[in-house]
Amino acid sequence: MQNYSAAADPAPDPRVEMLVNDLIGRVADKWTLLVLEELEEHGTCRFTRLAQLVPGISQKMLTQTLRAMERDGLVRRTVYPVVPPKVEYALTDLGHSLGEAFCGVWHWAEAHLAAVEAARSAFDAGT
Amino acid sequence: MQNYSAAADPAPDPRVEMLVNDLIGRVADKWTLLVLEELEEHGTCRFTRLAQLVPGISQKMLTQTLRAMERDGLVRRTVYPVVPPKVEYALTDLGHSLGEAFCGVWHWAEAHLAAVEAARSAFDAGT
DNA sequence: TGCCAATACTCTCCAATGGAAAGTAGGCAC
DNA sequence: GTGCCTACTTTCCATTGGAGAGTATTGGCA
Repeated sequence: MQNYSAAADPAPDPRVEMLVNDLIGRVADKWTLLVLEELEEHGTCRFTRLAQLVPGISQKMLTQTLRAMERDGLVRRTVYPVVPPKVEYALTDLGHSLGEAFCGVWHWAEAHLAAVEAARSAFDAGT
Repeated sequence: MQNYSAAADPAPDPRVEMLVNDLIGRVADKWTLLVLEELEEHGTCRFTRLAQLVPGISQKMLTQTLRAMERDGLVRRTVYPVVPPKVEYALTDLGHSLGEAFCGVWHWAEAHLAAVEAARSAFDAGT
């Protein structure tokens, strides 16, 4: 386990490490994760549907998050030149692969929900 | 909300889904992830060492992140009543399990770094 | 003719968050 | 006493995020 860190990694390239940290910092965003989840679950979606699907997101953040994800190659944005406007968002292969990588985190959240809540109660009571 | 009837959905309970989303929202934080990584990699650390290890974190955010992680049962905080003060942070079993869950994400970041950068260049050039 | 509905943003205002740096506590060598 | 060490804590200010109104487009309706 943990072969991302490494006893067997004598000369970790600092540039790569920095870039990976940077990428993590951008991808590990609440809204990115939630949008990714909904797109995984529901497939291709339009803007307003996503806004309804992601709990509590504002239009501004949805636009911003989708733009960033598009720029990073995670989602594909398809505009239909009709009136009223129609824009569809879908995960790219890269987006799907990230969704699969995050799969473990969702499972963890489901599995350890009770443990986290217990820890919180204990902490709040103890201090 | 929607009819979650047809799909072979593993978690049709809306309460659980909401709690999981909430938990994801809290755990999917840039600093939490970075601190988790360093703690996984270096094991037990003191405050200032962690501050040096995590690139770009401020003391305030480090304190805040560590407190939140402690509350969620991810790290264990050990205070030695000596002078000058000495406080050690270590991952709990729960923290380790989360680290393993995020392992896939780090692998993804390493593996798809080039793809993301290519997508970014293409996006920036195309617009 | 002129107004409205529908959609995907975009803008504005304001509150909350995050970073930089200085301050705090409290024994101990001097 | 004075300064030092460490782990915070506080203060100030720039940036971010949320709520809600505004914008652009054009077919349909009165």
